[in-house]
Amino acid sequence: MTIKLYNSLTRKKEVFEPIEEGFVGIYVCGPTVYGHSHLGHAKSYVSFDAIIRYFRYAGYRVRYVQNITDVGHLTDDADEGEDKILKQARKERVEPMEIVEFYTRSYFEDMDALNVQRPDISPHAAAHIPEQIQLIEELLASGHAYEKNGSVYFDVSSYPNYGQLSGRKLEELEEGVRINVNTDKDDPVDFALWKKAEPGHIMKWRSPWGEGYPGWHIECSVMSTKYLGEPFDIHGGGLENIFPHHESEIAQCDAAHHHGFAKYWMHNNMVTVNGMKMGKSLGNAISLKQIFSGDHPLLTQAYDPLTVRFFILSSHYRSPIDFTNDALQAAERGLKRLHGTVKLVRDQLAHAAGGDVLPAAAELIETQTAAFTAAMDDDFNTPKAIAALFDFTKGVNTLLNSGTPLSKQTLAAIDAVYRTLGEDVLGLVPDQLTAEIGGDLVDGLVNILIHLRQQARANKDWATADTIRNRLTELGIALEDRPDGTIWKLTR
RNA sequence: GGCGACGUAGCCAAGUGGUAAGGCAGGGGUCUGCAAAACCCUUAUUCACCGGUUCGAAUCCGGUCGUCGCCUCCA
Repeated sequence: MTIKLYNSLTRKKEVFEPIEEGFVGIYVCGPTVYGHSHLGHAKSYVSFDAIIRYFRYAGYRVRYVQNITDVGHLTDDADEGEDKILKQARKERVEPMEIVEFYTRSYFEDMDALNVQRPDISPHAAAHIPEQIQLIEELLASGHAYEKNGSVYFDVSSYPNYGQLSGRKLEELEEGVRINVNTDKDDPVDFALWKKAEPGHIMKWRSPWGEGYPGWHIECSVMSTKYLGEPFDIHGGGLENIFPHHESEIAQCDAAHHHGFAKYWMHNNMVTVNGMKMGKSLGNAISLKQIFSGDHPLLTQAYDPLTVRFFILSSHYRSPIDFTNDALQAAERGLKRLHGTVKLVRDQLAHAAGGDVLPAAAELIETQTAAFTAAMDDDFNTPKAIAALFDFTKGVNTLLNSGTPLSKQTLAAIDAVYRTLGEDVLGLVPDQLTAEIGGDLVDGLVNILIHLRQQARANKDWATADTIRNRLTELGIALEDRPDGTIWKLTR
């Protein structure tokens, strides 16, 4: 199969050709861990998770590197900017590394809930200071950087390709730059590689230029190439980081080594909430913990992490996505229908009789698997892939309702589709579809009630039968009378 | 101001030259003691608007209006 992807660098959809046969090296800009993750993080990391899962499904060996930014990311590009970690540490009155640890754990907790597979390597910027210093030294030696008063800056004018990714021209940048009080820079468009630590700045390291700390862009240049080589296959991240962050990452590596940097650049689009840009200052930023608990003024209810994941994947990664309660509730119902069918298949699988795979089922599997992979091959079109999964599900339901029980082999073949496409690729169909509460005990108790209700129904005692069903419904247990017997499922 | 993306049914969302996927919601039906679930049928002569190219355009080109993003911290 041939995978095509949209390369931000060339602004075209291109056939993916790995640098090394059968291997994909991908780096995605990770979070700066100074606060709980929000919907924007979810959009980005769920999108790339599906992309990486699909590469693996397609047979590639993938190395996925995603950094943890724990130093150097300033609240402001100008020199008066504060380090985000440091600022939060002061606010919470703890050590900066406690902030890093706490929010890193929070981040992975949220990503785990969203069924996002962990990166293969999660390098911390602060753990790669020597490598960053080394690259800065190389840039100084090759004339692409200069030192001023203990800080080192990248000389943008020395790298004519600056602007290749963002499509910006240096002259335009000059005009756009605001009045900058920093007089250390030769040119306002130059950016910091290393910053001198002012008195009282506690996150600092020794360097050839005195005590200081690295600039924000340098960490990604260093950590991506350290673990993936130079050049490497794919660099991903959010659209808003194209400039200056990604542009500068390229400049730093390419200026120093002339090997190029990432072959393909992939950028996910942004999140809005009720049609408006989501931002902390706008008061509409929703954290993942809030959306999972429903504890936010803009939310009318809590949403299951898988609902959030499904919602994100139901639009394309390069499209913006607008979070509204209506849209999330529609997603919730849709996913529920998908899960309902999978559960039915698995329930029947448990006590089905043997037999060949039904030809109609085999054909359905083949058709929809082909539609699914064609969609994913085309720049990871998850909405279209999900549509194939729903077409498949409709067909499965028809088979389940046909009146003749499906063989174990048929059901297993159907379930395999849900396990591979539904779970391995999209991460939407977990092994356990409903929370196990009480286990055998609850199962036994509910079955007693189902049995009593069956007796009442046999006696046409509808009042008793309906009372049992209604009271179970109140408890969150739904009964469904199917031709082959009554089944129950949890509704919450 | 510069750069870029987008505008498809009540809502969400695919489709980028060949006559509108899928999901949610709505309507009708089948099944059921009644439900629920599921299935079947149905819901845009039309893709913001105006021109143009073409045998043919939601899809290409030009313009208008609108929304959003980046240019400054943000995934």
